[in-house]
Amino acid sequence: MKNKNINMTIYDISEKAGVSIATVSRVLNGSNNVSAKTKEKVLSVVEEYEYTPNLFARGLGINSMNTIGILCVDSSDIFLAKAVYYLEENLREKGYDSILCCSGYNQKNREEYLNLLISKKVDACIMVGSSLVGQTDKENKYIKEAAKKIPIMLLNGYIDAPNIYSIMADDYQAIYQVTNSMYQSGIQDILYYYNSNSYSGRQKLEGFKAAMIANGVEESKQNILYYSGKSEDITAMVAELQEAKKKGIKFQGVIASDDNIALSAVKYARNAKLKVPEELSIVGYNNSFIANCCEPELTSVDNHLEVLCKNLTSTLMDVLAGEKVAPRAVFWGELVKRKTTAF
Amino acid sequence: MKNKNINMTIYDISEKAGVSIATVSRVLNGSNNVSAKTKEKVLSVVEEYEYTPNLFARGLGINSMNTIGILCVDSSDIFLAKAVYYLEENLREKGYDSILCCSGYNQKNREEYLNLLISKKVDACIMVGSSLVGQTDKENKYIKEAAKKIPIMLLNGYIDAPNIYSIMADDYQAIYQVTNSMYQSGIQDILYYYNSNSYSGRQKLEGFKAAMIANGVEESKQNILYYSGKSEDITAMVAELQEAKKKGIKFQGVIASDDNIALSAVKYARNAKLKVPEELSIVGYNNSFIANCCEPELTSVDNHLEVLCKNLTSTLMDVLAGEKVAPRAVFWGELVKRKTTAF
DNA sequence: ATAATAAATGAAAGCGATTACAAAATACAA
DNA sequence: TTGTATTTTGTAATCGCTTTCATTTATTAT
Repeated sequence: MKNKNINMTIYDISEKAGVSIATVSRVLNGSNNVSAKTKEKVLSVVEEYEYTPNLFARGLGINSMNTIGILCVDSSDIFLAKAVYYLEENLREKGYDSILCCSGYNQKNREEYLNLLISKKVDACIMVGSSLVGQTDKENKYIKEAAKKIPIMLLNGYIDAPNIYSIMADDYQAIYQVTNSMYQSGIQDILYYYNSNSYSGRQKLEGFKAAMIANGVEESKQNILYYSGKSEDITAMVAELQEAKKKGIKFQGVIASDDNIALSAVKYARNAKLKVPEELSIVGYNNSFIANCCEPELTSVDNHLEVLCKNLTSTLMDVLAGEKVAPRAVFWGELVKRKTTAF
Repeated sequence: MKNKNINMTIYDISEKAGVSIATVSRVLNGSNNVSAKTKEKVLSVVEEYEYTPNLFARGLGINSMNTIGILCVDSSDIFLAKAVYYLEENLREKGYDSILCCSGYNQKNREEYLNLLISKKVDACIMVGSSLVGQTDKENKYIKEAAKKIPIMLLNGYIDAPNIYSIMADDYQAIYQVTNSMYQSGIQDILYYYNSNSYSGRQKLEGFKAAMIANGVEESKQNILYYSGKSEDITAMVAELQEAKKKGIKFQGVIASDDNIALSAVKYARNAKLKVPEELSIVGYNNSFIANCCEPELTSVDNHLEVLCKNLTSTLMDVLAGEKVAPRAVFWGELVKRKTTAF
């Protein structure tokens, strides 16, 4: 009754089962050199006393927690939370547990938390949120340093160093295609509205620029607006758009770096009494549930997060199994057309 | 260069510092019976070799990970994700790490994951998401069982059993007040639209019923609509409302059990060409960022999640310190008025 | 039946920390 | 100076498991 298992040790089990602790250990770890009879007896005793091995003692022996660390910038971000959710699920399926750490947008915390995870003896670390990956070598040094100890998986980020593996959506390509389609459909005054300088963010921006240039609009004539406030403050985003308009920037199309930004464009249009999509076309990114919520419903890029996460997990398993693995895999996304675009 | 610290043990440090391992251990654990000189010497060696103690060995001795388990129904739910975020932050401040497990809405998983956390040697477990708490004793047995081993903290749930502590918003009170205010303002045909049978969900529903009864509307004449689909599928929620209307249910006010549901009411109004709030008043719950996104902006109940989480953490610290602690604390929320109500 | 081989089991040595207890060093008092 | 009290340090047992190696038992071939 009173937490039998909590104080049970392998010695107790071995005694009850009438075998040595080595045999018990073998049974529990699935060694095949145990006779069926013995195995059964041991298991029944284990069952009866609800015995669970002590993690620490186990770890001391094999030096692994069977646990993957997940370092996430901000788990209250819809997109990232979803990623964490998928990853946890996939890892569990593979028999791994996960520890989540949320660093916030602060370089010092990142380093600290990554080291924390390592000190917790995680077998690998997944970094979720491309803003974890900096632009300079110096910013990324802590990641490379960590990679000397355990494999690092980057979701939507890339660093060229040993033991670091990247699984990413082709954000460049996605925005390039969207921009191109919009332009070709006749909407030539396009505003690219973004709010992140993360790795993905930079990819998207480059995609936009390249597509515009491919259509003959040189960089100096491109409309690009950067929003630096909080990602939930839609009102502030709208204000920025109005400001831009006042300054004389013209646009019949807005391509946004995420759905929140796109939502602000929808609100802007409503305030300005612009018909969507007739007078203003809007494309979001991430295809989050917001896309379905807003009015009219938002056309948005879906980068197949679930697929990315599944792939990341299986790649990680390969890495842990010691197999050779490509350091980088890129997956294409897809434009989900709804009511804010007509092309 | 090559991961000095990874193989360093307390023995190495003791040797380099010219003291015994016991002394090193004392220094690292802040025992005061060490001379300043020795302490300094040891610390400098520790520093130099970037030594970090082995978690497993340490755990074997003290049998604690200094870690709190967080069991969350669904970390991709905006509200819950925010809770997890606050909790992690607060715990970190107190010197604790956290392991997050997302069980999904499945009873078997819950049990499994809770046990997993315990087997990972967490010092306590926080259960986030009131749908983790069932209605029947049988459903909650696994929690009570777990509470025999470690303290269990419930965020927005209540179970009367030893070693289980509840921190909750007064959902009953909040909905009661809102309903009452709406009714008193002259809107007497109120629809309560909800989507969850969780502990909180039941509290809210009761609050609505009680307020209506207090205003002379007996239960059989109350309008209550339950949505059983996915919490992100706004379109389906709208359809339910239209269905209800068709069936002849009249309402000039909608009180929703969360902001998503409320959002669907806003969409419903737009489709039905009803002016908000003139012809239809709408109140949401949670005051999530959605409230600011939708058009018109949503009046919503804010239950001060941040305060709840802060309080939960400090209560937990008290519990872990062995202090007597009230098994239940209830906090009042607040109605944040925006554009979907006029009262 | 016997030798050779394979399978099953057990004894014991770690893994790297904590901590009770003993011993040594230092401080203080008479 | 000597004895006592106090602080500092070290020795060694312990935590509960994994795993190597030696030993015993079962299986197969001759």
